[in-house]
Amino acid sequence: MSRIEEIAKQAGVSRSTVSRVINNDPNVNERTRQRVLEVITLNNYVPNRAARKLAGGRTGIIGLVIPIRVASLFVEPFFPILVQSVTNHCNRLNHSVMLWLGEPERERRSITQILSNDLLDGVIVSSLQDRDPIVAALHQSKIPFVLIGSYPNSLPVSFVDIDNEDCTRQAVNYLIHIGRKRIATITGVQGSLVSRTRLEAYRATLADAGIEADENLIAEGGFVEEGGYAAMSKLAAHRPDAVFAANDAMAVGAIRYLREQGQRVPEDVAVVGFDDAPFAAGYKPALTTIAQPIAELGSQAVDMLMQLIDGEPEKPLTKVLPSVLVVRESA
Amino acid sequence: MSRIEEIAKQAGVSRSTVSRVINNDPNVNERTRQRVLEVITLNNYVPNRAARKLAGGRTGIIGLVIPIRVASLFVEPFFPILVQSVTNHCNRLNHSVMLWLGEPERERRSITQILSNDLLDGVIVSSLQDRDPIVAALHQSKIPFVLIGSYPNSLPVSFVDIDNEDCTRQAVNYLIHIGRKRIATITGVQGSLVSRTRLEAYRATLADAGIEADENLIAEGGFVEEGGYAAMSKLAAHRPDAVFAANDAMAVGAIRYLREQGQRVPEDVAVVGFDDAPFAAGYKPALTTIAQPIAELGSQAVDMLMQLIDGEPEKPLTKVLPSVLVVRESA
DNA sequence: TTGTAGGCGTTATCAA
DNA sequence: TTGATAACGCCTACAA
Repeated sequence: MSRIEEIAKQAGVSRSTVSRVINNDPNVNERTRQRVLEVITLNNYVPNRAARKLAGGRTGIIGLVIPIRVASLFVEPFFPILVQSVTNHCNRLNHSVMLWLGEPERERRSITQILSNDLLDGVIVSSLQDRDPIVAALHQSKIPFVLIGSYPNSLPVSFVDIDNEDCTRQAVNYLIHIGRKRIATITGVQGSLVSRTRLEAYRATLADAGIEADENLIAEGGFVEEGGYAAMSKLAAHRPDAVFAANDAMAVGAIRYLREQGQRVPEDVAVVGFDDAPFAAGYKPALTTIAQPIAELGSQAVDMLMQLIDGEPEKPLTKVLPSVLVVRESA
Repeated sequence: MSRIEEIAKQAGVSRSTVSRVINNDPNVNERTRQRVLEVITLNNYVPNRAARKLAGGRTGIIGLVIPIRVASLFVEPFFPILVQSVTNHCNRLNHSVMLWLGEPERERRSITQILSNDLLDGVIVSSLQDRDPIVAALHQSKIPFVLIGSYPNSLPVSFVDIDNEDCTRQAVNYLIHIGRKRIATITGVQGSLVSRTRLEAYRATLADAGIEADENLIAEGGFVEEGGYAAMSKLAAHRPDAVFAANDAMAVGAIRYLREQGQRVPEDVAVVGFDDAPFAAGYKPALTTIAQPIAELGSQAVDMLMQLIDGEPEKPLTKVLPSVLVVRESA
């Protein structure tokens, strides 16, 4: 509403002092501080973020970028939880969140421009494709940022991630453990590290167990329900007795196909998903799934970003959440 | 990356000219413009939004505020579609969208502060509660804003809305038309205009049809599935043969309850919802529902906001979308 | 502990 | 058609 000078005048001090009070500078007489504070609340004064940023300060705003199709954003339960977690954690730290949703293709450039445009103190980016230009742009700009999910590049970037390999191993080992021999997998989208990681872990786990790989038992589902359905229809010809789907949406699609074909789940074909998504709850106990600590991913990302913002560590930070995750067996 | 002065220097002109080019000022020699443009793209220059805003210009960013519980945001299909529509339309107009999600209680204040904080050219707000402080704050600040959904206050605000009354009348008349006599309703949340409007239209329609009102046939469901279930359990005692639920989530909850009680839908109890939500598709043909032109709501809101932004009409703009909506009968 | 003054990157006003 | 120059609101040395 009003400018800093008005506050200064009313409090009988200079701009600088008001600024110091606002920014919690310790070098202010306690009395003066109280007086200024009063005037501030009295006038309902809020410093102008644009000016503050321009003058080298912080806006107290961080960006959360989720560059995926908006439609899927609201379908995959991963994102709502993440958004919620990041938002809450930021608020707790007196920061605000700007959420950027972008259609993959079109928006990439403009988002990038804005991000590097000094309005934000920092940025959290989730769900990247390989070699996403956003990362390059962010890296080039001076804005602190952290990725959720690691990035398949040599660029030194900060990130938090879950232990995808370990999680996948748990899933596949579970299937092996219950005696399945022909374990298929439905993968996510091409060009995403998370998909590759899970696929490779699937292969490795089978290999470790001395089970021979069969490329016919691998199909891509693109992380969506229909994809899971379609993938299952292809896999079916090769008679798997188990399927590891890289997320619950595809697992549900696979189950739908299997049931339509008169197969029993899990008796004939056991299905393990990934996410422990609420929308898949109705498919239990047929569906077994892996839970991720999504909320913790979010808060960890925020913490890491804050570190980057106030101290600029020359080395990027990374953190892989230990997999406290377990295969949740059906009740 | 670089500052406007560098561009100016490289192009052999002054800051002012560069600024004019950036802002499409017609008073620039065509040759000069080309030259400047070249240098700009060459340097990958993007004007600093904070500075621009500070100097009285525009950031090209508009805020989309949806002050509801994040969880419900992703459950109700209304919001994803709205977000998508607003985003797309803004992009088409070379603007960017910042999405603000806020927990109802806690966030109200801080959001308000930031909104009136000069970073945004304008704001679109959806899903307000009655007497939401956001509206007052927005109104007090000088920032242009438009509401999606009308506001139950005497404050002169701009808004776009669907014709809730007409939609509701269609729904209830449909139930009357198919011969139902004891038509119940499940309402949304207290303190929201949309809930009241639909409830009143329900009453009015019954009255117009000469059907006596029965307060026992009215129950609140809070716009959520569980609420619809609970509401239906209360209504059941009063033997309705039809239910108009103020949204599909509650309609689905109601159907779930009815089925658990061994009732047939729609034979024993006909159910009409509101939204034509994808997630409710599985309940058709039992469920009949009303479709809203949500996407159009979004683009209309954007258009209206743009009008407010460049010309400041002294009178607020309002627009009620004609109800092209129809009760979609089950296939 | 407080005040002064310069500058952050743009736009807008006014001359030229 | 173009170029100085003063804001815009704040932060941060530097001085006092």
